[in-house]
Amino acid sequence: MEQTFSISDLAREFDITPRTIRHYEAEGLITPARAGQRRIYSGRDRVRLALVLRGKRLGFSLAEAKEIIDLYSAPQGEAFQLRTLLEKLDAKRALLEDKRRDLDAAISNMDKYAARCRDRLEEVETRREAAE
Amino acid sequence: MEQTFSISDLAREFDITPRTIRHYEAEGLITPARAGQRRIYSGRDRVRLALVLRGKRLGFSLAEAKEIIDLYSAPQGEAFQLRTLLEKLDAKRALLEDKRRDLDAAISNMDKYAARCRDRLEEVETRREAAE
DNA sequence: ACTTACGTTTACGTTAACGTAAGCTTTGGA
DNA sequence: TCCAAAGCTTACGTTAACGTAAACGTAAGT
Repeated sequence: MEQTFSISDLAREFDITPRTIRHYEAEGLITPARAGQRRIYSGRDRVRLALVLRGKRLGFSLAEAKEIIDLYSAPQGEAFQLRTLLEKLDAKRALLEDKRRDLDAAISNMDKYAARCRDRLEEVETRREAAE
Repeated sequence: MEQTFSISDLAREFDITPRTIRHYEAEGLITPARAGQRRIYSGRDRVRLALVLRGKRLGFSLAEAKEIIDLYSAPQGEAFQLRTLLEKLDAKRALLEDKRRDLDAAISNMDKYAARCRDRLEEVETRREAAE
């Protein structure tokens, strides 16, 4: 048997509220099994949740995150399906690379600025020592 | 003289509305000069706007973006100021690196999946050819 | 002088992503 | 058996980030 999780199990693990998880379900991002009324989350549900949260951290809306994540559960029967899936993956990959360009620029930008600050600091320090 | 821009100049360039730019000003992200009532944007204002938009693309809120961007216009007079500035820069840099980890994971994840899809496709193709 | 385009402020509207509360059921312990 | 903890649905509230509209000023071209 595979491991299952309650809604509060996942809420605790990912530091979110049960309400948030239910909201993701209402938006079609996760579809847990049910035992009567209760939601039962599988390992795959848990993975999807993790993907949603990562998508959010990267600035995607829930709708965008869904578009991406759904590709991972797309049918792969025929060659045609596989081809269109690969095309969609390529498009999403391009979006991610755009973000990486932005991110790398932001980081190297900040690094250069920090380097200038360190230079200035050293300069100020040396002046202070010279004045003693 | 340095070049200046009207609000619609910048709106056109960055493909946003004047309303959005005014909103950023209301939130303290940009503070253009005025010619009477009219807003006059300097090159530095334009850079700040670009930084705001990049921050948004990376999933930061306007408040978070402001925190980061404001570091670039922080005073650098005394050694103490420079030290605390460098500490703050380091903290923000850590946030950016977290995002990069997420992003790299997302991309390599997708790449591996796409590779598996290509394998399956090739397999399906070969089967089809064999059936002819 | 007149219109057209752009600018301004003020203020209410909208959407996404949940928060919060009410009212009810279910379930694992003491 | 009883009760607290957890879960459920339904529904209204909230916040961020703008959109939209009204009502007005101004500057440039005809």
